[in-house]
Amino acid sequence: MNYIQVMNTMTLSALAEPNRLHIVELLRDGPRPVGEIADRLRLHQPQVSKHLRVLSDSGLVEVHPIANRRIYMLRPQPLQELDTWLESFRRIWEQRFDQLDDYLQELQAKEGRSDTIE
Amino acid sequence: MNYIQVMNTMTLSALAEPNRLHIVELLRDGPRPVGEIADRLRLHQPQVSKHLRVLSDSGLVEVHPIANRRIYMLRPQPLQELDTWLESFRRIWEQRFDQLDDYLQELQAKEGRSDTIE
DNA sequence: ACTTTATATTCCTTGACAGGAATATTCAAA
DNA sequence: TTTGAATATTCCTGTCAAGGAATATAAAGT
Repeated sequence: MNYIQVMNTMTLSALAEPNRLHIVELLRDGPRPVGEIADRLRLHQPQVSKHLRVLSDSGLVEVHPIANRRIYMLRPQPLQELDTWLESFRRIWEQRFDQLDDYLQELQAKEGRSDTIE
Repeated sequence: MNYIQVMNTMTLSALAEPNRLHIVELLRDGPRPVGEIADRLRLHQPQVSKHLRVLSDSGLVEVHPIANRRIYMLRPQPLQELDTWLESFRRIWEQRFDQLDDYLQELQAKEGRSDTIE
C-alpha cells in the first residue's frame, strides 16, 4: 500500500510562531517549568502560558503538575508525523534534476499527439 | 562540533497555510503550471499566484517560464533544513520516558543541597 | 487564616494575512 | 498590431492571532 501523506497544519502553525519555536527548542533539552521558560527566553509569564496552551492544543507538549509548578515536556508524536511527512519528499530530492525535463517531455508528447484542443 | 539547530520560521509559516501545504503536496508529484494547480485544488488563479509568491519567497518553490506559462517546481533545500532540524529531536524520542524522572531527580538534588534560597 | 509563589485567563488593541473582485502584465497566435 | 490565454498585482475588507496589562486561580508556606 502506498499511503498518501497528508500533514496536519496545526503542528506547523504552532511551530511557525518564533517564540513558540524557541520554546520547543528549549524543551528539546528537557522538561521545564513555565517560569524557567519565561526567564530563559526573556518573555513575560502570561505570554509563555498562552504559547504553551497553543503547543499543548496541538499536542506538541504535555504538562506534569508538580506541587506549585507545572512542568512542560515535549511530546514526540507531532514531530514524528512531520518527519513521516517529510519522508514522502525524500525520493524527490534525488530525481530532482530530471523533474523539469520529464515535465517538458510530457508536455511535448501531449502536443504532438494531436492538433485539436484537449 | 555540535551545531545547535535553529529553524527558519519562514518555511514553517509558508507551510502552515492549508492551501499552500496542498500546493506543496501537489508539486511533490512533479512541476505544474499555475493554471493546473488552480484547477486541481479548485482555487482561483489569483490566490494561487499569491500563494506561490509566498512559497517562492520562502524558497520552497522555483519558477521556470515556458512560453506563456510559468512552471512551478519544488526546491528541496527548505524541506531538507526542516529535516535536519527534526534530526536534532530524534535522540529525544528514545530517552523520552526518562526525561521527567531526570528532571525530578535534578530538582531534588538542588533542594537537598541547601536550605537557603538560590 | 493570610501571604506568597507559580501559573492561567481575560480584555483590549493592533498588525498581519487570506480571499474576492478588478485590473495589469506578458507572451503568443492570427 | 489586435486579440486571447496565462499569470501577476492591487485594493479592499474581514478575521485572527500576538502582546500588554490586569486579574483570577491554585497550591505552599507561615
